[in-house]
Amino acid sequence: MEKRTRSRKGAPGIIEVAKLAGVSPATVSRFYNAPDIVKGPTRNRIEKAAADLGYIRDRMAGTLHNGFSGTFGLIVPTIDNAIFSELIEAFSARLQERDRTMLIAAHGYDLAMETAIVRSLLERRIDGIALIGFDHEAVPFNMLAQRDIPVISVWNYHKDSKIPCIGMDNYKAGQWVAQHLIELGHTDIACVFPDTKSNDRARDRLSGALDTLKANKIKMAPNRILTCAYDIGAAKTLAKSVLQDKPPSAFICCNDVIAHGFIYACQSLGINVPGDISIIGIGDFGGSEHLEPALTTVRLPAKRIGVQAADTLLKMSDTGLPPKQFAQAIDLEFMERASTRKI
Amino acid sequence: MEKRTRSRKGAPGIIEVAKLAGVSPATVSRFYNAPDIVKGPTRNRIEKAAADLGYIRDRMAGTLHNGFSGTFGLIVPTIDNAIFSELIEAFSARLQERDRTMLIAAHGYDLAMETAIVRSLLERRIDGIALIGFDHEAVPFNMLAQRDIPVISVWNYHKDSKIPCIGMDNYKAGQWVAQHLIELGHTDIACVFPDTKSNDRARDRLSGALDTLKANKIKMAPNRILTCAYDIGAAKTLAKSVLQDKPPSAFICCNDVIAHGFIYACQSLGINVPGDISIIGIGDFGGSEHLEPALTTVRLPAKRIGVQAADTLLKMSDTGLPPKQFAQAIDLEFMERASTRKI
DNA sequence: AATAAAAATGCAAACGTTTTCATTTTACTT
DNA sequence: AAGTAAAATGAAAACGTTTGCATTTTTATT
Repeated sequence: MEKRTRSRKGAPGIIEVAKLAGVSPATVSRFYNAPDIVKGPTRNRIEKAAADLGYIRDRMAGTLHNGFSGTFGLIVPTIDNAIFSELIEAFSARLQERDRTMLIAAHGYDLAMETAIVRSLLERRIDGIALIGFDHEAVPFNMLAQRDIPVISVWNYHKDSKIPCIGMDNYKAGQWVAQHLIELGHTDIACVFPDTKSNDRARDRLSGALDTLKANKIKMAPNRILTCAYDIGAAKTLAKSVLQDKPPSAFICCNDVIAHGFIYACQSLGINVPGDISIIGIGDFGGSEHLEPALTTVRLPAKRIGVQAADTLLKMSDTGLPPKQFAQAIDLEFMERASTRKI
Repeated sequence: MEKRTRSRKGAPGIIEVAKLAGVSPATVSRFYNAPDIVKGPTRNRIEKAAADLGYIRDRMAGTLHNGFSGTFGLIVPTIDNAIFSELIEAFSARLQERDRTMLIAAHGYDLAMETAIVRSLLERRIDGIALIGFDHEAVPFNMLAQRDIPVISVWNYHKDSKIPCIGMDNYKAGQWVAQHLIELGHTDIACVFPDTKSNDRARDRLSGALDTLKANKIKMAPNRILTCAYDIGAAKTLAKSVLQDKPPSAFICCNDVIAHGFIYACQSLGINVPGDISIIGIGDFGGSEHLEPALTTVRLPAKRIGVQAADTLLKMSDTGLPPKQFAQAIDLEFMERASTRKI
């Protein structure tokens, strides 16, 4: 494949607009970047010229000059999954409102891939970037720091995070779900979690749950900690096998996706939820509320996080300063619904 | 807020790399763009210099010169919804493999907003763009044509589409679901569809279903065509009210999201599916297979479409030519499962 | 060993803006 | 009406690459 070079073809540039409007290119540029500085008739002439010509400014050319692209990056473990889609949409919509755009990519829970993606985004000159959680390689941070590009961690919250973060307290979410089951009188409880190796959110939830259980003197056999990917099918399959043989009275699912799978499995086996088994999730994804039985879970305010992440990054980029509130906690909400009950 | 200008700070440019490697900037540039043209020792010196300096190329500067940004746009109605997430992920992943990135935005089924987004992406210099379906304003196409930017329509398929398209035959999907219910002996059937005003996919499905019903002499009272947004909660609420009063024996749901809502509603009311009511969807989204009862639906190969869309756009951008196969149909697959039964 | 052809490299002019600095125009004082 | 301050505009030099053309180096040929 030989190299093509795109000719500008029919697309007019700022110079054509300036010529037609009878002003200098500088003035046209100002018309866009500092609208209030160009006055009355000049203003109108430019507006008309641009419209007549169908001019669309080339922000890249500007970027080259002043270093700001108006594009922000968001790197998530996965797009195709209820988990982050609300976050993505909110983040994107907020940027759109502020006349910026979003570059997004998924790394599939592979941190080396994440590093590669950061690099690739940097090549495209982003004004800031949001990463999920705290588990990352060191390299991307060096690259970002050298270029003074704002980074924030999103989705998880730690009081003394090293980088600005906006998220919820996943440890607390874990405590809550465990606490809830304990209060309902459950003593034989199983936990279903994904591999927590490079997933601090899951790890924190699990710690929260386990610590709470231990604090309440609830003993757990090692085989009561199950590993399961965030996948309905996998969860359903796992559940079916676990439910065959002396199942616990309650399951703590690391997130709603797993919980959905477990509920479907119960329905499939004719096990009554919450009659025979209680199931609790974390996330409150779309649909959890409408499931039958409606899922007891912890609501993670993904929209709020998305909006706040965008705003924070925008401000960091504008001021060049870290946010005044370094670690921002977004409140969780416990959603007691129909999938758990007193024993 | 006063203007900031980002100083390049610690970030080295191609010139620094060249200096350190003892070659000209042109050679460094070639090292990246035509790796095979720069040889042995030179090659190694550049590689080392770049690594030592932590050099990251600035693709924007290059774009300015040759017109290619390596970024492609994807505009969808909504991100936060099972419908398009698989497509988005596949499209993005494919571009990533080819060292490109994706700019994505959602217009919320608002075509004027879509036009604004296209403009905004154009300002960022994309190499190509994919839009969902065939319902669009004329403006974006003019802007794209003037600049000779490849566009494709994705998700829907029409034999003689005016622009290159990759998608499935939604009309056929509509026929299939209707046909299936007819074969099972249903005669009182309701359709649950979103507003089809600016949604050609839904419109085509509805036409397919209605035409098939009519061709089989099945009469439908006007109140058997229900309107419902793609939202589980809305669908469940609607279903609950409809199911109270002489419900039909089967529901055709425009997509699986609506079907999920209907199934939950039935469970909630103690109505047996498929015993009392048959429910069929379109989409085969994640989870439909695992629902209880598993949802009978039509699989839309979102992943295949995403990959093929990326490949097609890439080729169009590389060659400057329309794809040899102008309209690409992706086969549907009928998934007969447990939510429908013979009457 | 000399010559021709091919391969690798360097030079410098783009690419389309933004922005500093200088200049012109306008608005305000008295 | 003159003078001054403020506002609007223009000229030209960046921004960090890529690439056509020219030059140098290497390789192949005789």
